Amino acid sequence: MKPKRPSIKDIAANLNVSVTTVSFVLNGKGPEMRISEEVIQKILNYAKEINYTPNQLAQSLRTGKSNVIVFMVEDISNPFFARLARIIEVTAYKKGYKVIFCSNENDDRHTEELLQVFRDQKVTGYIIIPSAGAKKQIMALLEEDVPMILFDRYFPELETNYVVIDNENATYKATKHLIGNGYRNIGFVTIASKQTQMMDRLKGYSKAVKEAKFQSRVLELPFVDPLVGEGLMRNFFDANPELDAVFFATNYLTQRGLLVMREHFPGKLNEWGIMTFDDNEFFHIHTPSISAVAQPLEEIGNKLMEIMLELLKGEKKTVHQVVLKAELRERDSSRSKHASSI
Amino acid sequence: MKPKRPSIKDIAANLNVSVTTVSFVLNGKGPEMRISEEVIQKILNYAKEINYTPNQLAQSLRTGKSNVIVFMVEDISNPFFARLARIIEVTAYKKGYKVIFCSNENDDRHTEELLQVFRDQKVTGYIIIPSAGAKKQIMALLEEDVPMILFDRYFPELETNYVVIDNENATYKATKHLIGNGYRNIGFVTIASKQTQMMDRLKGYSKAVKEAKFQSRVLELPFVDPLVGEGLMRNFFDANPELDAVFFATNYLTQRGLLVMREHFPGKLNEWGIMTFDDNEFFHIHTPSISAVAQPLEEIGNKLMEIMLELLKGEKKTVHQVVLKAELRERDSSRSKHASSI
DNA sequence: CTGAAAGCGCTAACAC
DNA sequence: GTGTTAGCGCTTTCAG
Repeated sequence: MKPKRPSIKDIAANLNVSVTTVSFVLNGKGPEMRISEEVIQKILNYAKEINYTPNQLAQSLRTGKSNVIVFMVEDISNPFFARLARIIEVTAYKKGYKVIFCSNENDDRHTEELLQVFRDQKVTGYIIIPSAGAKKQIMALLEEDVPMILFDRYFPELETNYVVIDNENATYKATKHLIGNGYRNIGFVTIASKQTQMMDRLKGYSKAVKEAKFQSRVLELPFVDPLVGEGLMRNFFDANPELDAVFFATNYLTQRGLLVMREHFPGKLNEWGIMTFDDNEFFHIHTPSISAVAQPLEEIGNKLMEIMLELLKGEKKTVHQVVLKAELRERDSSRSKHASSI
Repeated sequence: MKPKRPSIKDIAANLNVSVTTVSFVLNGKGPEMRISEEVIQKILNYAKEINYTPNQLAQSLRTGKSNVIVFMVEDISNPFFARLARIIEVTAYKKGYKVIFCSNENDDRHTEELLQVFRDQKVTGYIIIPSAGAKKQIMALLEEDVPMILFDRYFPELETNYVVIDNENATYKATKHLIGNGYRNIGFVTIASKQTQMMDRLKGYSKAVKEAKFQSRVLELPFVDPLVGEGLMRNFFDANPELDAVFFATNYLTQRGLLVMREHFPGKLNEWGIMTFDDNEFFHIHTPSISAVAQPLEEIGNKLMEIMLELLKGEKKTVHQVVLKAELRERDSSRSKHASSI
């Protein structure tokens, strides 16, 4: 029933060779160690026959590498991260790595606790969305010299690998697009955060608005209960009756915002220009369909794994800092509604 | 820089006790082994002082348990699974377990490969959405007597733990709801699958339709490329002009279906009754808002972990088979549009 | 070319 | 009450 899985020792015993030989052969060091072709074949065949697989635990304990990659995001249930997770997962498994996902809830303490759990646990590599105040923990990892890539955001003062998108430029362009379509009172709904990606998005918006000599109208939501956020958005819309467009700085804000509009300002849905950062299929089928700045998910995922695999080889020590472009997807919500004003 | 993390041996050396004593104390067996209170405190304090954490790898190698729970779903990027993953994750980490997520793409070979990877890897427990033909692999796991819970679907012939919802009844009620609101030609869009959850949903629909003496109109999509699916849906809608409602059997079908309707039958969006299985926030903000059969995510997640923790304690051998109720969320898309026909 | 043996960090019989 | 010790399965140095 439980035949106990074969170990390297069993192979050695059955084949009348030593475990060393078996180990060498199985690790492909046969030729290097000048083990006879005959023995190599014998071992390989037998291993295949009994369907031998090494005990990774023991292997890890011995080598100090666990073949586990940690993928830490804010919240794995956010579709953006879930989709990315999927891409990472596929590549990683293909290369023999396992992926552990975890959500840090954008909370520093949580980040620290999680890293503490993985720390010295011989986790092989980290792909991390750092929470705002996680600089210290990231520095600690840096010092340990373990493969690590940040993404979505980064710490400009730190020499880390990262993959991000050009948030400022993407937001700038999207705002210009709204302006070009005749909107002049564009509200920007974001979260109060010092993180690079949010700062950059705000910068892009501000720049475009300033250039057009329009007034900047920003709502910075504290990172709180969604319901509170909804109330604040409602107040914001009420307090700024002259708004003719809104730009939501991230997907869950859009989701919340659309809900608020639907319930309290239904007329505005088709009247205002609407733009969102982070795309997904539902924005496409929403009425009106929502124009979006779409992050190149596949590209981000591939790039992350490409860098990770590179780091895992442990060769070169160059720092990889990649900035990808986002794509503006124009849909109904940002079309010109002022035919005369173009 | 890399002070090398302290081992149990270091503690023993520094405190002039043996590793056994340390091991016992650290594992809470101090009292049981009648080790002096004084020594216990000394060890505990020192361990805390140097911030000792056990090397899980070694621990696992020795005990044969890895504290890793595998959570295998069809596709982690499906919001339903991602949300569930989040719930599982929180509970598991709290209890000192790590969670490895993976997607089997609803493919038997993939399921087998993944299980092969985890097999004998001392994975502590499995929470699995089995692909249709994975019965053999599930049986193998059953024989190994390792903690395992299926969910979303199960194999009626197998004595496994599972957590599912009452698909048939939920679909039956939702269909009745449509009928009650005056719809008489209700199409049912599902995927061709012998899996319990899909069969049950179809059953519920058929039962309700039959009782009302209406004609059953079912489209079974092969599990293929989404684009092909869209084409088939379009044909189905074209071929059944008398339809006045559609019931989509799972969330991604709804998503596809709404897209098809939007692009090719925009008038029907507000004319037809629409019902979906699996809710999410976007169905709420869609126009019209989509009525949905919502699975109780929190409850499912909590139940799964509750059972898992029970199994991990390894005490009782009762089989847990839990069937939860789904909730019908009535929204605009299924309201009566035939005021006269009620 | 191959084998013996040490040891990764931990647990748990078994001794004393 | 506490210490000694034999492994868990694997890698790798060192000796032949």
